[in-house]
Amino acid sequence: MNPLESENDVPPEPQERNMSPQQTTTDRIAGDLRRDILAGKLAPGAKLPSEQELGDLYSASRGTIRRALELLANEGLVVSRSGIGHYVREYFPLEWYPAVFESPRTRKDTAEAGADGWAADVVARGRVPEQKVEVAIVAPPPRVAEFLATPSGELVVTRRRVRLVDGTPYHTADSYYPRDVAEGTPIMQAGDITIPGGLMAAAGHRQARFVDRITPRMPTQEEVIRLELPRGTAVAEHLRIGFNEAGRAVRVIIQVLPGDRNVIVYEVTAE
Amino acid sequence: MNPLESENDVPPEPQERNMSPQQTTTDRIAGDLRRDILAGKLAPGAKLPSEQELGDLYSASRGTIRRALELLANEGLVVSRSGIGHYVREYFPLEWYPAVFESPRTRKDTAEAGADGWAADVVARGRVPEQKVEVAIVAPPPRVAEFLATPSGELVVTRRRVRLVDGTPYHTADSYYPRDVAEGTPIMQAGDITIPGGLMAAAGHRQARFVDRITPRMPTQEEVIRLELPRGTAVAEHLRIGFNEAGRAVRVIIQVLPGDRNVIVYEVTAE
DNA sequence: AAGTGGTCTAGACCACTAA
DNA sequence: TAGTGGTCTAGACCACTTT
Repeated sequence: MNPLESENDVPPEPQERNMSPQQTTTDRIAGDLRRDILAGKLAPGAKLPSEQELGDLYSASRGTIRRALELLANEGLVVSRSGIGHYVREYFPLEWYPAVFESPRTRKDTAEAGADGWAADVVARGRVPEQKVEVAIVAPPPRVAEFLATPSGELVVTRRRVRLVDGTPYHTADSYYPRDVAEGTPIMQAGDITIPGGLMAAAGHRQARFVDRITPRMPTQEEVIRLELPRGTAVAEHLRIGFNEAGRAVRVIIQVLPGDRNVIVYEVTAE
Repeated sequence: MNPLESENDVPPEPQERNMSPQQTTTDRIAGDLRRDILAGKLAPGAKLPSEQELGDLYSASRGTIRRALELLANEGLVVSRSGIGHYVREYFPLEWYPAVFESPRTRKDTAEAGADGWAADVVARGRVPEQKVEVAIVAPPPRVAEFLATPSGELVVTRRRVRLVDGTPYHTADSYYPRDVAEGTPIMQAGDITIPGGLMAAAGHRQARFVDRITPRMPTQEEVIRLELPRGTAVAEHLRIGFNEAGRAVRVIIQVLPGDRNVIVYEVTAE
């Protein structure tokens, strides 16, 4: 049985109300495939009919078929492999606890064992974590300058990290420090370093409070490359402003988490 | 001066390494426009050249121009208005404090004033909040059933909400309650109701703890309609599992927040 | 009436993969 | 070598908005 039977074999009636614009051929094809994917009739990883076959099925030109498939790709439902075919997309999200990893309590358990909270958690799941770190002194992005209250023209220290699980990039984490906070401390060290208690403590600042700002958006082209993102992958931008006990913003971290690989988890206990 | 001068006037050299696939005409056009948008040369709200003009500029066919513009639309950088033109997309995000709105402390301040935390916050910003609520008894979505530990076949009570600011939808919030928790309580009331202390308290359950799971993704077609989303709008799915003092999961809330209208903010104080 | 975007077709050439 | 997706062109018709 063909899983692609259209539920509307009749050509769509021209609608007098153009409020809901009449369904196009592209919409109908995408709609049929979408329905079958969401219903599980086309399971994750399954191969879709070729463009040729879909064209015959719907008596549509190749351009139309490709537009329908592109629609689904942008919805994150389909990936295409050049020269091979189109496939139902699979998701492998990993949980990530941004409020927990930095708490002093968890630090005690994991950091002394020679790994940060994230890496320890990945290991606990039987996966292999890896980090690529670059350190540089740069002009801060405008938002960072604002949150750190950087005087205009002044530079900041940045640690740019890509974190990988089993060899595939899972997220980026770029930290920004005022120069007076970072210089002469282990923060300036390149490479994947682990300091018991964390980098902030090593720099003589206790991070007493932080504010997280999370927003979903489409990735920039740079992020698409850095994280090897397929079409239709939304990311969460997770911006953390860390304050020391004097109430000064001493660090901004911007993490970019692709939705196909990450779930952000917060646990909150009522007062 | 034309803001659209290509930075690579020379036709791209055919690259021998196909690792980084050679830049296509579409990429070049999209790249030029993207650069000007991100640099602010094309400001938010600005009108782009028409497809006709771009075609002449780049000596490309209309299909190619449209593909470039579609690329940018899917990145959330451009919106097109039929019969009018293409425009640089504008963003108007509103801050949203999921950990604060439900805390007993804020409840005291705002709920007694006749509004929930979200609505009160919107009013404080001089905007007009509005809620559309439907109540129904339904079969729970699989994930909800899992978190609520609903016996298979059993139904749950759902409150489906759309929250609007100044008339435009800002997010959806669908709550799910086990029937024994909801029935005979104000939870079953349709419409925009406000109970001092919150609905959970009115049902005799103190929400002692909750777990938030946030993940970015592309919206479903239903969400595109419900929230009136333009192309290229990512959403954050914010799932909250609420536990009572006995440790039982008594509510699941699924909120869908479009990234062009929302920033999720958490404030965390170190122990 | 002119301009603009929305949709569709038919045909072409390319690069890559698999039999 | 045949099949598959990736890119591009040229032309057509439509609906809508503005002049």
